Amino acid sequence: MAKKDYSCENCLNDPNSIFSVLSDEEREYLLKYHSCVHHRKGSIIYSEGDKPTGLLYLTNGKVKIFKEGIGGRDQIVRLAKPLGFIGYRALFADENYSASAVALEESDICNLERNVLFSVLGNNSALSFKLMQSMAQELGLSNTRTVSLTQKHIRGRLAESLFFLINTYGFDVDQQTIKVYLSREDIANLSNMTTSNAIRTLSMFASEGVIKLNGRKIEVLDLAQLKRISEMG
Amino acid sequence: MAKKDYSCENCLNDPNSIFSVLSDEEREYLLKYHSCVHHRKGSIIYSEGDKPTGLLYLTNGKVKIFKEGIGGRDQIVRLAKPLGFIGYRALFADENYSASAVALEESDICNLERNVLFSVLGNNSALSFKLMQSMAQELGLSNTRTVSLTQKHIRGRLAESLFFLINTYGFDVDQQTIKVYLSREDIANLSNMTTSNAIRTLSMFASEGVIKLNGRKIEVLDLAQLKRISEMG
DNA sequence: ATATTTGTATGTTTTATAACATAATGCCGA
DNA sequence: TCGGCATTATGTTATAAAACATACAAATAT
Repeated sequence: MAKKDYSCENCLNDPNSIFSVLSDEEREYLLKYHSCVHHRKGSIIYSEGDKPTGLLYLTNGKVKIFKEGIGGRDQIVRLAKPLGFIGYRALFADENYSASAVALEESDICNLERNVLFSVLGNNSALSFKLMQSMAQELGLSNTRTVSLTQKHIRGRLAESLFFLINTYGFDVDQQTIKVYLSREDIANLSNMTTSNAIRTLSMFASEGVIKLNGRKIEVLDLAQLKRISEMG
Repeated sequence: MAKKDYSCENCLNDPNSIFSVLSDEEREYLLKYHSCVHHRKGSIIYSEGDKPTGLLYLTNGKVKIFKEGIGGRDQIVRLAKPLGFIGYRALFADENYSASAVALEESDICNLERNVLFSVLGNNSALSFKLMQSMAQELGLSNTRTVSLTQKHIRGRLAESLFFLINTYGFDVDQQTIKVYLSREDIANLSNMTTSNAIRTLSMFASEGVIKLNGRKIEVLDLAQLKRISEMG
């Protein structure tokens, strides 16, 4: 699955990343003890129960993080995009992974070694604070999602999931094609419904003119109406 | 609702609390800028949308944190017990409160001022790390809960909620009476079901000999069976 | 080129649970 | 102590969504 390790030079240098709060020395130190792996589409990055060895940093590609539920029914809890972390929750909680991560497309992932990272965190409270902040935001999303997934009806849940995809990955240049290509099953696992119902409800949205389907490609034709469906429950 | 402010001397001194990692100076500093409030049963501590002014620390009592859902149907996202924090998520995410907090019984709550706390956090990376750790654990719980609440059937959800209460508040000296007295509505709001169904399903458990009901008092007679029900879905 | 698997699509049946209706009970203030 | 209101209780009905069944298309392997 994963190609051989390699060390990339630039992964911590992006000015938009959380690592901008590092001193040059700290960045050097982290870089020295990191390794990168390429994952192809469908490749398992880690599985529920595995022990984290470091902080994973997605530099390229898309990744789904999901928990296995009753009767093997998965629930996608998060979708990662480049310059985002993966597997940080388990690392900081000092637990084994409580979810699995799989590449949705070709992805590059850097591993920052646990002890090295922790020693930097011990000296750099700004980095700790930044991480805490993003975890707090994530927790907010998770709680909101719990309420939506349990209380909204199927159309509302699907509409909300489409917004989730838009917010995470955005649109193509045409400003209406959602920039991620998920299987109907993944869409179902994101929206807490069966694959059948995801397919059926997507078809309904299409026949209502809210979206246009073309294989896995989803074009949003009426964003305002989609919002209305999402909010109606 | 809330009685007049007062300053307590001991709230940061407990050796079991997260504040054990503070230096004496830091503790002094935090104490100087804190105030405590007494809340009586049912009193609102904060509401969804309010702006946090500091970190709230529950020294005495029990508090429910809940989000308002579709059609005013609440979902309890967390239950706090003494020496636990309240409202930290919004504070650290730099957002307004995304949930409301209400005292379930007479409670004492200390408010550590935002700026004072943040300046301590800036110097004490151990405290940042501890907070990050508890937030990571909380996020894990939240994700697990999402899957249970969406995928388990009504009996499984209720059984899991009873375990949640046991894990949070424990048993009385008799080792079987759950040490918290919630209304049927609160139990329903914890378990993602209607009040009717909470009542009905509790009755079923009682008639099966798994629990014994006496008003709001719940005695667990067969913990193993309750676990089985929770895990069966 | 053909077989096999995987994903997509849609119709039908079944079931869990919400919604509704109506009592009974307990609690609090007048 | 009484009346009123909230909580608890339980039976009935309605309905949303899962489960099931089947078909077809597309991708992949043989």
